[in-house]
Parts: sequence; structure tokens; C-alpha cells
Amino acid sequence: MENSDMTTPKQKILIVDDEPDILELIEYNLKKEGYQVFLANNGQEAVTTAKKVMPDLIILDIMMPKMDGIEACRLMRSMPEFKNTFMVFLTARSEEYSEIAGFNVGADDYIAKPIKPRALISRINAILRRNVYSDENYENKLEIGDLVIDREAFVVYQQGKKIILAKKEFELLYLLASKPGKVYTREIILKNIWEDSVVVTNRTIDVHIRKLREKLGDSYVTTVKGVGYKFEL
Amino acid sequence: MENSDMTTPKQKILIVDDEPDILELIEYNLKKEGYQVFLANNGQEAVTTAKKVMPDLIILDIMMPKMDGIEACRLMRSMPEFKNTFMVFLTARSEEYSEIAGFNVGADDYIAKPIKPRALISRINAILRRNVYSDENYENKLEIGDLVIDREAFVVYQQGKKIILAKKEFELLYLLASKPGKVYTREIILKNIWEDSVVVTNRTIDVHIRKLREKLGDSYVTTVKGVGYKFEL
DNA sequence: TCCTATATTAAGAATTTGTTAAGAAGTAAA
DNA sequence: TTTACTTCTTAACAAATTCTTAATATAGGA
Repeated sequence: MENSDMTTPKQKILIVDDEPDILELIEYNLKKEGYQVFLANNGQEAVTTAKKVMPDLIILDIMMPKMDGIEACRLMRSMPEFKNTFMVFLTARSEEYSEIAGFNVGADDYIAKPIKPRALISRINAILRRNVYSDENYENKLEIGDLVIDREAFVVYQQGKKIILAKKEFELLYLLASKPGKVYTREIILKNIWEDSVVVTNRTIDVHIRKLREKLGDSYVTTVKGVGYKFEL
Repeated sequence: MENSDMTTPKQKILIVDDEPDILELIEYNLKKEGYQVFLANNGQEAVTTAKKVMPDLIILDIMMPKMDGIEACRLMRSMPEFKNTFMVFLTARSEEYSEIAGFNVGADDYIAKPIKPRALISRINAILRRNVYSDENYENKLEIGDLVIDREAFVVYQQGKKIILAKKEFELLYLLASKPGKVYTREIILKNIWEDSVVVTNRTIDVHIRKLREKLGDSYVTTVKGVGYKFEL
């Protein structure tokens, strides 16, 4: 059995399906295998839960109410924090996979229904094993200059020293640092970091930038007056 | 469907219409599709917003107060930074499209009203997919002579040395350099770089030109007396 | 040459951002 | 639930930069 010795932390798997029976079936088998399992009933829940637990792999049913698997996958793929998260689809017909592939949503594999536990497990193991090293090495980490920005741990290291940032500060840094040199306008920053419905003053961004600078020093975030901010070493 | 693999960030779409219902309808559907959506109520707002957010695609209603879609499209097409931006019209009658085409404003497609979400989305996806590579690979950099003008970073390098320009200076340089040799009248320059509502003296442009020359040397911007300025090596 | 367009300069308007502090909102623990 | 604590947002003011204007000098074309 993999994934259960002391040196490797349990890998996290999020299962997303609207049918409780299927959830239970998969959950049972993956837990037996030593994985840490999380559940969601639809695409919306999936996104919410995924953000919280940062799973290593997400198993998504294609057809679901509220937000289907394809939409959810696409949405998460657009978020930098899920860049390295594996996403696997459950499909009723195997042909469907070509459609998914055609959609180019960033799916990594598919599992055909009806689900055969043995096949399911070996498939999952294979996918996650494949990734063990690369995952260890640069999972959700951004390394820039003397910073290591770890999205998973929500923590930043500066010359190896851990720096604790508040959520907004972290997201701001992560956004800017994900494309060093690029100027982000306040408008774009708002779109990325704040919920759509929330309206905040432009000054709010400044204040978060200031706090970032307070914690990290002034040498990372540059102001481009009249335009926005950028990350620059 | 694009806009979701890990290398591509969310693509940005600007919707321009004076009818809130239509804005909302399109916004909802495109957001569901994973696009990042921005809104404007008329052509003027469209231009302002487009400059800020640099959308990948702009959906323009033809009939609008203040500045209609055709004017807005033509204006933006004249601006180098929108060279690769897709522009799509909303038309009430499909025949209208031939008119648009006749106007030769540089529209890439049209979408007929009333809007059918499914058709809308597949059309948009198709247009943007077409562009995925060119857009991704397209460096937002202008290299001319010993200058590198990086619009994304809002920075200019002269023989590898970074030169910091103020916003107006940068935009002026970028405009002129985007079509070396072409003479830009003051009127055109104003249209491109200043907000529509702002009125400034012609002298103001001179001053910005002067500052540009001060920072870069006199060997780039040439005066064409009685006409305007051009970029020339 | 003269007339007009542009160059140059410097001053102050206007805009944008930085900074601070206070209170609101959100969270976690008791 | 209440309490204690952190984070977020706002507002007000300061500081810095950028933009614009106006005044004057200079240059180029009829």
C-alpha cells in the first residue's frame, strides 16, 4: 500500500459527484488505500472545498447540478494555485473523454463508469505516483529571488526565514509574483483577488501593498505610477 | 475549450452595451465559461476600460449613446496596443454585418441578437481558441533599433539600460514607435493618449515630447513641422 | 525676413500614491 | 455566546510625482 508510511504525508483527494452512492464507493476504496478523502456534491462545492484543502487530485463527475465538472475543472485550472493539481473525470461513456480532451480543459485522465474499484485504485495510484517527485520539488511553490512563495502552506520564506502574511497580502504577492515584471492595474488586481460582488476603494489595495512592503521590504513590489504595481527584484 | 489549461491565464473579455440586461446576460454566460469579464456602458467607457485591462476580446454593441460601437472599434483599432485584440459586434439584424464589414473597421466577427447563450459561447470560444497561440506567444514588446519597449512591464530599455518613463511619455513613445516613419498629428495623438473628456493644449504634447527626448536622446522622435511627430531612427 | 510652429523652462495644479490610525468585520478560542 | 485577536477597509492627510500651462526663445518655411 502506498501513501501510508511515515515519511510521506497522506495525499489528499477530492471527489466530486452528485450521487452519494458513487461518492461513498470511491471514498471507501481510496481511504482503504491510505488517501485522505474529501467530498463535494457539485462543481461549486468542489471549488470551495478545493481552495480550502488543496487536494493533490480531484475526481470530477462530468454531469452535475449547479456547475458541471467541466466548468469546475476549467475554473480551477484558471487559478494559479491549482496549476499542479491533478484532475480526473468520471465519464459514463468512454467516448466522452475525447470530448473532454477536445475541450482542452486540462484534464489529466478519465475513469469510466461503472466504477471498478480495483481499476480505479490502480489508476489513481499511477497518476499520483507519477507526480510524487515533481510534486515534492516544485508543487505549489514559486521561487523568485530570495523568496519562496508556498501557496499550499500559505506561507512565504525570505532567505529561508518564514514570513507570515495575511490572506490578502499573500494573494497580492502571489498574483504579482506569478508574472514578474508585468504591471497589474488596480482593476485587474481587484478582479483577481476580490469577489466580484465586493467593491472596495482603490486605496485598499495601497494599504495591502504597504503591509506587504512592511513585511518583506521595499525591494519586491514596484509602483508604476498611473498604471499599477508589479513584482520586480 | 480553452482558457483553462495551466499555461494560459484567464482570458479577459470586455462587453460593451448600453442595455444592462444584455450586459448581465453575456457576463453571466462568459463568467460561467471561466472568462474574466469586464463591462462598459458605451464606447467611451469601452476605450477607457480596454486601455486599463487589456482584454483579449471585446464585444461591442453597434448602437450606443456617446460613442457607438463602430466608432469605438475604429478608434481602438488605430491604437497599437489593440493590434491583436479581437473585436466582435452585436447586431440586431444579421444583414448589418455586411455593413460593418463595409465600414472596414477591423471587426473580427459578429453575434446576432437576440443572443442565444450557447451559440454565443461557442462563437467566443472559437474566436479565442484561434488566438491562443498567437496571443500567448506574442510578446508585448516592441524592438526598434537599440530600444525595447515593453508595454506589459511599462518599461523601456535603451541598449539594455532600463529607462523609466512617466505614463504619458511611455504612451507617446509606444504610439509613435508602433509605426515608425508614420507621422502622427497632434489630434490623433490626443485621441489616442488622452481620455475623451480631457482637453489639453497642443503645447502639452510638446512638453511630453521634450521629456521623452530628454530621457532617450534626440534621435528617435522627429518633428514634422506643421503636421506632427514621428518615430524615426 | 517675417510669421508661425515648435522648443524650452519653470512654476504650480492636479493626480496618484504613501502612511497612519481608527473602527468594522471576521475568526478562533474560552 | 462572549471575548480576544487578527485582518480588512476606510478616511484623512502627507508626500511624491506627473501633468499642464504660460511665458519666452528658437527655428524653419513661405
